[in-house]
Amino acid sequence: MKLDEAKRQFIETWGTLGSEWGINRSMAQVHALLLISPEPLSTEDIMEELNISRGNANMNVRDLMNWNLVQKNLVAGERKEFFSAEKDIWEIARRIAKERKKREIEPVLNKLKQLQDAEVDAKSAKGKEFKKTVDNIHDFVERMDKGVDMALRADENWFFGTLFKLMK
Amino acid sequence: MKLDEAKRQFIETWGTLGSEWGINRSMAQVHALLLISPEPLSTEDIMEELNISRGNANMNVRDLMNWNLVQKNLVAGERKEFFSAEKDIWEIARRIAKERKKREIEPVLNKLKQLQDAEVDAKSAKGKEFKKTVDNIHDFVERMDKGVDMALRADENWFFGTLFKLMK
DNA sequence: CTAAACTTTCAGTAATATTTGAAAGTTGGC
DNA sequence: GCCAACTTTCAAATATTACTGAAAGTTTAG
Repeated sequence: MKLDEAKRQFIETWGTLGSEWGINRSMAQVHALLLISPEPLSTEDIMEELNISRGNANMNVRDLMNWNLVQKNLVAGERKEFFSAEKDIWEIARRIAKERKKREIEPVLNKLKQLQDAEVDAKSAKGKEFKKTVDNIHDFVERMDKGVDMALRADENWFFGTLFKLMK
Repeated sequence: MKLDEAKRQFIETWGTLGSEWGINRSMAQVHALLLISPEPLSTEDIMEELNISRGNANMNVRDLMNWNLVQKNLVAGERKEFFSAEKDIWEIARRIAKERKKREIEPVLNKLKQLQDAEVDAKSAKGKEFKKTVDNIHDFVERMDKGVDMALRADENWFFGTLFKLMK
């Protein structure tokens, strides 16, 4: 297989995976492209490789930087900006987990806490079931949240590192 | 807070979370509604509570059954079908993990394996970086896949149960 | 067998999300 | 200060996804 064809397939695969997980396709594709590029790429390069517009390329690179997955590299003697991706997949996973926790899990956790505390009349069967469900889900989400915290704390990496190796 | 208002907020929260994770909003909302309902609901009930059309309700209930999160309940003396959701949140998580693994992770894993095996010319810097990236990601995704397998195997639940309790 | 009660399908419509491209904004060198 | 090189923004266009409602299909009781 030609490298170009393999690249195309990789970018496509990563894009599909992204969109199945709520990340927009182009963003995942830009990410994929930067992942396999040995040196930083300019907006221009990205536009060409993925056949997307300047605006789109710019926006997605920007988003990736907000996710802390991509950084700006200034190349000596060049006026334009170049971008490169974090390459360590474990680090990538940690950063994504961190962001999604903050953006998505924490708000849900707060909402659930609120619903738990809201004195809802729990005499009826409906009230009881509601309370029980919210309690259980709250408990579960809280544990997941704590679990992610644990996984993110550097000093506990030995633990997850070991667990991770177990999975081979 | 009134129960109805709390319900509304819960359904909305669950719907938002769903859409952030690639599950469509209505499906997550139907699921939320069934989760907090002490007894099975008919299509009619779902339509009313969520203000959605018959077709939509039917389709989403159907999808939830494909995900193995909802089941049909036949009520004696009633002609119509009633639906109820699995209530154990740990079980819900397991079923979702199982499905997503099958539908989303496995195809990616296969594709990565394919790209790894495809003899791509790895002499250039580009070829080397490509190979390295694909190898790393393949390894990572494979471990995650194995990890999910482990978590799903009943006889290893004691392990994850313990881990889970640690997260309190 | 028939009709009512119910479920499923699906073409058309509506809502949402993404992308474009050109104009506006910014920056750095001279 | 001014211009060229570059980046950012955003309204409009396009593409994607979800929803509706009515018609077609199915089931069951009588």
